[in-house]
Amino acid sequence: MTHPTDKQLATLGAAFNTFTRRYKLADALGPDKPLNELDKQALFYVAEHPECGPSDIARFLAVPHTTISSATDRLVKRGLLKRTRPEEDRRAVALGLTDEGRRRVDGFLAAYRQMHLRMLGPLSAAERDAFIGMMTKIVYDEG
Amino acid sequence: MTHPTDKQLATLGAAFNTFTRRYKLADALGPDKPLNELDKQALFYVAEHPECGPSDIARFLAVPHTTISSATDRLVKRGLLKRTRPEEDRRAVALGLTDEGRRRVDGFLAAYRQMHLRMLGPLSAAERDAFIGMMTKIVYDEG
DNA sequence: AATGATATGACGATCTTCGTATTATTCAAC
DNA sequence: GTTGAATAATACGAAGATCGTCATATCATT
Repeated sequence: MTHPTDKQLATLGAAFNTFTRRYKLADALGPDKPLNELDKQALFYVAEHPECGPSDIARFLAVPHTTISSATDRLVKRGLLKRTRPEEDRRAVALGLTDEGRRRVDGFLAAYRQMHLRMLGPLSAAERDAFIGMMTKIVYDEG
Repeated sequence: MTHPTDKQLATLGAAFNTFTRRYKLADALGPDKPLNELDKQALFYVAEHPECGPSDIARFLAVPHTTISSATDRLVKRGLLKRTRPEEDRRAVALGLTDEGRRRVDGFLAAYRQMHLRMLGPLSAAERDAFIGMMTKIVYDEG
């Protein structure tokens, strides 16, 4: 397989640079006060892994568990998460979304959807399929 | 123009989700202690805009100028940036990289290059061109 | 000169991260 | 079944980051 050229790499780098600045979720819309990045990530993880524990989040996000402890604490205090002690292991904590938490996650998802729509806007229908296919290939490649 | 399907949006969302977690620059390699995200961005901005002032950075990164003041202060203290008072406007400050700062930026650039190489790895030569083209189209689209 | 605008920094309140130490519970081995 | 190591989570505090208010120096205009 031939290697990418320096020019290709440079172009890609410049594009990503602008990309990450441009397509970033502007939180702080709506009445709720914004969540910091870690808290948002943690909230999403719980949404996708109900009944998970703090250590699962810490492992997944690769941050110290004490940091996640603080994060879940904030989320519980803000009424977005709830803790329960599962009977089968009373050391653990099972996290779950509250109704408010669910509402918040749904809001984020809608915002992401909008962002992705805007992103695909400049591409033709054929290009969209190709783009999504390549992103998938890049992300789920082993290596 | 037809709209993207829900399925397309969902696939793209899932891919980006993993993408941002996977392709993130692991700082803290090498002997130097890691820079936080803002400081890194500021350092890069100065690298690309020599003689710029703190307010330019603040405007570009869309953060309060006092935050940038703290950031440049840290960078100067660490010996990565230097301040000079331009004669033509003695209120202002002109920022520039020190040799150490240049070294640091070059290190980051090399790391980014590696990351982009890895990213393009799973794509064929034709796909690479197409991918970079679409990224460019997405990023530099007016809208 | 006087006024207003501009560039920056000082200071402090508040929040975040994360290392150390603590508590509660489970599990393994004897 | 008791003891001891391992595991899940949190309390606490130090260090650092963000950002608002205020102060200072320097233009630019009249």
